[in-house]
Amino acid sequence: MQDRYDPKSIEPRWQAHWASKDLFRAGNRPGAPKKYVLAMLPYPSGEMHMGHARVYCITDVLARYARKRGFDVLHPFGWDAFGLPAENAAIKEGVHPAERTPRNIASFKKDVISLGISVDWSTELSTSDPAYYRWNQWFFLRMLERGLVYRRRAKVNFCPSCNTVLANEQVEEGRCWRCGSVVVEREIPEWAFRITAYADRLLEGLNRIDWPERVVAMQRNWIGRSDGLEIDFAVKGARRKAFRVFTTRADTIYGATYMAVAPDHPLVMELAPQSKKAGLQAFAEKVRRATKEVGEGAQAAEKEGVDAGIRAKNPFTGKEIPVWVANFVLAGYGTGAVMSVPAHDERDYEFARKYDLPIVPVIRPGDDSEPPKDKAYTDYGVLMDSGEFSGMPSEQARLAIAAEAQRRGIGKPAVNYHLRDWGVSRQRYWGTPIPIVYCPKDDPEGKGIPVPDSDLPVKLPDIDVKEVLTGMGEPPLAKVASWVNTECPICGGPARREAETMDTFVDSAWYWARYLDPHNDREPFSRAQADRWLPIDVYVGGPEHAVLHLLYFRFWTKVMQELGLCAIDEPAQKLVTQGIVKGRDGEKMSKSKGNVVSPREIIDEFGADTARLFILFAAPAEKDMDWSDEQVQGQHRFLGRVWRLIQGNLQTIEGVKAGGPPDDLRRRTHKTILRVTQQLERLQFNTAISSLMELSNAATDWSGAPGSLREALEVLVQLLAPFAPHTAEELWRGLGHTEELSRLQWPDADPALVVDDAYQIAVQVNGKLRGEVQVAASANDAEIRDMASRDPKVAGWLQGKTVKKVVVVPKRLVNFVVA
RNA sequence: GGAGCCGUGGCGGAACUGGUUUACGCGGCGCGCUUAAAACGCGCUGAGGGCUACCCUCAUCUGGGUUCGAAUCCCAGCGGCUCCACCA
Repeated sequence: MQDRYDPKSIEPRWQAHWASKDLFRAGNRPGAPKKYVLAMLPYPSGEMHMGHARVYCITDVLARYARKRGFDVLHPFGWDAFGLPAENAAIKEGVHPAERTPRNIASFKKDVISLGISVDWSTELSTSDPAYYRWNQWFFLRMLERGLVYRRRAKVNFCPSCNTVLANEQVEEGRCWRCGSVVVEREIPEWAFRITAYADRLLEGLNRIDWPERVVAMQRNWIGRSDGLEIDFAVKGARRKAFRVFTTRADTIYGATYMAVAPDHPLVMELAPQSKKAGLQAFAEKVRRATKEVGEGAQAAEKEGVDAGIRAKNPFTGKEIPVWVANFVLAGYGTGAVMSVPAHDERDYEFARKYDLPIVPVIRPGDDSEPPKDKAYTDYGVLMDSGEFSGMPSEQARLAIAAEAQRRGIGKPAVNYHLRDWGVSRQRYWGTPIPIVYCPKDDPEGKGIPVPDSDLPVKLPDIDVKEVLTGMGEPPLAKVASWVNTECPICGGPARREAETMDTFVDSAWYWARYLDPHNDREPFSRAQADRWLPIDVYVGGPEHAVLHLLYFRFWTKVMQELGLCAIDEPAQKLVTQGIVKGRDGEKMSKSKGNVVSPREIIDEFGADTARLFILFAAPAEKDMDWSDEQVQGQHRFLGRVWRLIQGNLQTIEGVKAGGPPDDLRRRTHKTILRVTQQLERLQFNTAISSLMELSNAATDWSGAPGSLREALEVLVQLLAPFAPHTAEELWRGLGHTEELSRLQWPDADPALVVDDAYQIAVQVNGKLRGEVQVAASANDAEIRDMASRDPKVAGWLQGKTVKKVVVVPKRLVNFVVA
């Protein structure tokens, strides 16, 4: 064993050793219970960054620990290889994505290995591989058969200067990210997944999984179910014409004094008087431009509207009310029309004040207090001036009014969701081709003809990058004549391929299932493998995917279950969302701020084990952590201390058997086993490492039996193994063992050594700490009370007082309540 | 505006289910080793005070409450972070 702790000489050697023995292969313990530990699929940029390192440290500790607990562990890896960055780089630099991506993967993979992550590389997959994405196409066709994917006309972002459609992410404050032109809305056809059909199942499933509360809350909000009533407001002077509105507050309907409808509501132009039409058109145009120019995330615009000149009838009061066109009514939500109740809705109130529309209160607070005069009263209460419903509480009135509407045939209960269908068409090259063909003869309406399964995969054509990836014009694939022109699968005549590709979130929706069976060329994965390994036991990744990937992959799983591919309908039992790693300045790491620290630097300077310990020790897994060079050195010092501790005691423990009669160190050792085990089960890595430090400190101070010391050192190394595997392997060898530590079972705590025969317990008088006494574990309450009261310090506080009550908490404290 | 999370030393953070607040690490101070420095080792380190080998008072954002006992539970407020945002 070397004198000095030198990770550079240790780490690559053990990495090579593990690989040569294939120690991390899943499936080599067929009878054992399984554990599927997964880190979110990375996009292969050229270098691993700290956020990645953090995820892999977490999954690796879990994977290494689970193997030691006898589980058959699946800890796979792969690459989210399709996507915008590679294509944009290609547009800029002319390098084909298919050329750059493998280079990036190789470099990233090197980093993962040098961090000592125990991956089963036989699972490795890349989503840009036709052997993978053919199954995206296969899923697309199955979903098409079931009506789960459909073609629709939807509003998309369009840059008039680049003449191309942009993804939402490519619109920055309403402008094109590349040329800065104002983005306009355009309606073009696209393919969409019917995720909304699963809204309720997606909500329900959230109750069955162990996910962070905030992610669950975000998904609930995102799905955004609201229960209400759809009801018709008849139009005056136009028989059988009515505006249908959606409301969650049917109880306020007697206070509906006007209606507000979306500017592009189809009935507006149909029903508006001729004199108003030009003005309405102009207003609609203005709103359309404003919504785009303001962009996402900006403050809501000033509420504006125009009287459409249409009059409707409130179906409950029978009164005539005006119909306004308003910029705050969304065409895409509910029915695109609302009944406005200014007395009980803040938005309606603001609008009514601005345009001097009547405000009629119909709800009063249930506690008989006065409703506010200068703003809307939005809480539930008791109805007033509401005909037969007056006096009813809101909760009850909502239902009664809905029932009445239904009885009269003018309304029905309805549910609305915030969730929209998932538009998947992308005008991009570097993605999965959509397996659809358009034939003018067999498909004159352009609905799309599915490519037969036998023709899958529809492979991406090889291209001349400079010619095709210009970032302008039609979708890149449309320019590849030899590819886009094809035969109709029905008539064999000339046809065109769908030139758009799939959203890359399709790739990540099911990759975790492909890991089970990555080379299967007959099906996405076998049912037997699915039954063996699913669901994912622990899934680790960033919370930024809370309502993107983490929603899509739940949806996909439900579809896979319906297709009979797997038994489960929730992909991940437990989710861990790790916090971000901030730079030295406490700001989020970013290239533009120049505060990025690369794991590479740390590995080069201090070794992978130091990097791992630092990342896991600095903060609990779910919390953000600050980068600290001093703390990194602290972990390096700790490993150095352990090294010297063992190195310096080799002679003392030479030939000595671990164990011996119980003593303080042995008890400490076995309690540490118990503690670290619990902490690992609860994913408390930071405190687990503290416990190791405590054991190391105790062993350093030890001057008793060498057998106890040997045991302490061996256990310390065994417990260190999941966290700092290279150092632990080397030390294990140093202690005279020949088998790999990675194969060794987790140590068991001796139950006899984790219980103390005496405890130090706190003595309180009226809840204040006044002393401490040592009591035998066997002592009963009366004995404890007795000893405590005889303690001289405590006795002083009890002097002359009457003890009214004594609380004894076993092993912890005794509290005298005196007066 | 809505939803969620959080507030403990100089700093990162411990504290199991309400039971001795500040484990562990960092930083700081002192000492040792050294010609010297680095590295390493040892000791001290919440604040204030006293009769200073000992003891007291006060401290978990602020203010209330429940309790024998609150960092932990409840109410109100202040501050910070994240996500969604005209959702009818």
